[in-house]
Amino acid sequence: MPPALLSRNEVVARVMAVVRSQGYDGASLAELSRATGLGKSSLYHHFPEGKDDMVAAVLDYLETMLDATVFAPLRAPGPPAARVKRMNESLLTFYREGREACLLASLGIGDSSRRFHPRVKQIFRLWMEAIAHVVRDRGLSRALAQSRAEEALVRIEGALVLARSLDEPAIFQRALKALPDALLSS
Amino acid sequence: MPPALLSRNEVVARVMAVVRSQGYDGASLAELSRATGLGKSSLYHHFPEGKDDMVAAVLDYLETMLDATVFAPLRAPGPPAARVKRMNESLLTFYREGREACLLASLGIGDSSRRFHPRVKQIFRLWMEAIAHVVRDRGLSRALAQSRAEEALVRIEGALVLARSLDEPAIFQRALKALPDALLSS
DNA sequence: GATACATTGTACCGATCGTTCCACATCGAG
DNA sequence: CTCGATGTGGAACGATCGGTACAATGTATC
Repeated sequence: MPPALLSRNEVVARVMAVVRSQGYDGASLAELSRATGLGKSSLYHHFPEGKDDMVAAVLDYLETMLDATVFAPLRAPGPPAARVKRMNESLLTFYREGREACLLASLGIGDSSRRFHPRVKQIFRLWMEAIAHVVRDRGLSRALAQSRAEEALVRIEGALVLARSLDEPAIFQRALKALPDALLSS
Repeated sequence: MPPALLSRNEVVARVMAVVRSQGYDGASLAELSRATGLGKSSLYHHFPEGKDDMVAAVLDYLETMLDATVFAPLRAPGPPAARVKRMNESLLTFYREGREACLLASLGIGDSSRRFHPRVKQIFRLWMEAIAHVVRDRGLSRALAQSRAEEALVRIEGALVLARSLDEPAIFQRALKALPDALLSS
């Protein structure tokens, strides 16, 4: 292999960018080829089972990435407020201050959703558990931690939808800002 | 015109069902034809400009429907809590207790989103204004009403995403249940 | 019954879809 | 230098895409 222009992760990242803005059906191979700089045959060389293979790789990549930048900070030791703050910073850049859609939400649409639903569900679960963890560390009950984590994810996903629909990224930023208190207040 | 099997509204409603579950790209003419029982030529007879025409009709239909079942009750006279309750009942049936996706969110994905974005934005605005109205009637400031309306929509949309992703419609139901207090508490 | 018009079925268009195939280029190992 | 493994480009596949043309149906009015 010659020093490839793009590492596998970079390729996957570009596929992810297309899928999350276009959805599964809208992400044509022509577009994926253009976005990655790889010809269609090259794409099929790296992802032998085609589009589904690419999206599966994207979900793996997303989970790894979220784990490193969001879940891990939430579980790390330290004051809960600071940990939530670190999640917020990661989310702010990942969602481009509220201008970018959520891949998990984009994959929830169309027939493809049935195929990827288990992975999507799993990632949301992990996320929710990580949030609940930091709430528990704050000294709150397991049940309260669970319901607050659920509400936090609801706010994050909803804020993304609304911010993009109304052309007001500030909606997402406000939602993040409100998170620490909503999660950790007594 | 013979007594059509389906009225125009019924046709539009079936198109809406397909679009909101499949997205714009996933809603093929073949599928729309199957769902409505109309042949392609019939669809093009009723919607001369094709798919875009159909989706435009769907958005008109949605706005009219939301206005009748959600916005109007919110603006009607009566105790604010009862008005919010009526919105909740409408939403519960419209989103099939949290099992159905939001059309406005589905249309926010893909290249088509750019075309329909103004209408989507407008409908969200109307919705937000209607909610803000009932909060104002409760005696709260304009600014607070605005921010609470925004948060309510965030919760509704986010709860739909999460409920469907986690196979837990109860998430949506809980979000609705929390709305009256979140909106109207002092 | 003849005419006008709304509606539909059939067949077809070029374009694009995801996918496959194969020849070739590039490489490290022997 | 040869050889097989790895990667790429390009052409082509059948299927389906959104959209059109047109003839045939039905229905309503006269």
